[in-house]
Amino acid sequence: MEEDVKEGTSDKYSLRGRVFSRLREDILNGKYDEGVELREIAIGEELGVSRTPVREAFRQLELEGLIKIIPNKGAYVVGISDKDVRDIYILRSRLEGLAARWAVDHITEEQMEEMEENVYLAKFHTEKGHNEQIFELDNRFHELLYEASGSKILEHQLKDYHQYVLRIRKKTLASAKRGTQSNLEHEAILEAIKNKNADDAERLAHEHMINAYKNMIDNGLIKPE
Amino acid sequence: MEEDVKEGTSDKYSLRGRVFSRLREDILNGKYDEGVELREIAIGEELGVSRTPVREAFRQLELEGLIKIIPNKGAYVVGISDKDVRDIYILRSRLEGLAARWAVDHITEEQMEEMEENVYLAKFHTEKGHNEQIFELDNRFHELLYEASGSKILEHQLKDYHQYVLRIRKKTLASAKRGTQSNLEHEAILEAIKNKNADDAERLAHEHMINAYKNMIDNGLIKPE
DNA sequence: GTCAAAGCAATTGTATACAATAATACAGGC
DNA sequence: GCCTGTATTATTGTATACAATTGCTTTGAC
Repeated sequence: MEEDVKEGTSDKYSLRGRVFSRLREDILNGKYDEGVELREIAIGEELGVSRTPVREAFRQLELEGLIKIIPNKGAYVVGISDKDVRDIYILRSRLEGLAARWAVDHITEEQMEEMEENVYLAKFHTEKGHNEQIFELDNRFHELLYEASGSKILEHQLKDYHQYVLRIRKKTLASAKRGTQSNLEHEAILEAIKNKNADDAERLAHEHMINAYKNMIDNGLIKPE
Repeated sequence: MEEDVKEGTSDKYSLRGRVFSRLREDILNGKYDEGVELREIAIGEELGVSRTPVREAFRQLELEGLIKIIPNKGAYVVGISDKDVRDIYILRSRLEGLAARWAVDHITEEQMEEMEENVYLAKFHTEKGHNEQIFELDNRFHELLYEASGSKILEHQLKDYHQYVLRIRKKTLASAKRGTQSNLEHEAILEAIKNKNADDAERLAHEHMINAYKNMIDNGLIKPE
């Protein structure tokens, strides 16, 4: 996990920012089960801050759908169901396709260079079985794609979803077979963008997500349907 | 505008909820120009509350991308560019298509009945030129579609975008010609869902958005490209 | 024993007090 | 005159105090 990729909330040096990132991570990583009640004072004491920054973080988490606040009552963890994960992958399959299509026209030289380097490096680390690096490179490849789309809205949305399924993605990429296959798919997307072939880029990015989705199901990481 | 349709924040009876809804509306309706600095005390005094609920509302608005908070400095209105509106319509065209497809399998009887009533009523009000009712019915039709998709994630996302382009949608539907055409398209989507024809439902919902998009451009409501 | 109502404890909602930070203005040296 | 450093002020960041609400417990009538 390490880094917080949400731009709008990247003041990790304020107490509120730290509380927000921390709680977000804990929920996404499954530290809190669904339905658990989060108490402002308890969270505050755990992190060594007062209720004020905790409350502000709560409001943000509520907006993200990670907790549900019942007025005058409490904050409850919502959690991510298997259905949510499945839905997100289907949504991503369509939106990443769109991102790849738009990237054909909007990718900068720097972005293209970083993407090529990314694919090259990923091959190396996959052969060596360096799981942490593979995960980081996969992260970065997708973020690059989002940024290259040239759409603030689309980029923001896809980064959100990307974070949302963080836990399951980690498990998925740990499989050597999927890692290798994923790299090949990244390379194909890169080539399509380089060749300015928008239809191919969209189709390949779409399929890339569908394949990741199928892989999760085949490996029993989430229940089908 | 009237109603706040965001589920996660619907405690309009708390001060924070009121501040949030009010600021959101004001920004979306263009009361504050892009780049304007919002001061916590000033906003608080205007609405008769202290800084605490204002700050919590600010954090939420930041997460929605409506303002940008620079730590220890201030909160600045971000605003919605023409490009943002265009991007959202393209994204919506794809996601509403997906919602319509999923609705084929997940719509409940109650939802179907309300949708039929909605289409029926919309015809009446369009003939009479009742703009406010037309707007509300259009709102509700799309919300129904989102809810009928059976996907919390997709519903949440589309409701967000729907709110986001509120201002421009109001202008669009005010045109009698577009209002009538929009109704026909709603009816066609409804029929496709009723007939369990997923491909048609998706295609029609997709086209519905594209048509709305084209209409905005043709009427000069936003700049093309 | 059961039900209802009142009171109590715990928690959230809001206001305010205090701390830290950043921008501005001003004074002094060159 | 201009640059630099410092003091001042305005604003945000955080902690705490107080108010309001909820849920539970206890008590009492039947």
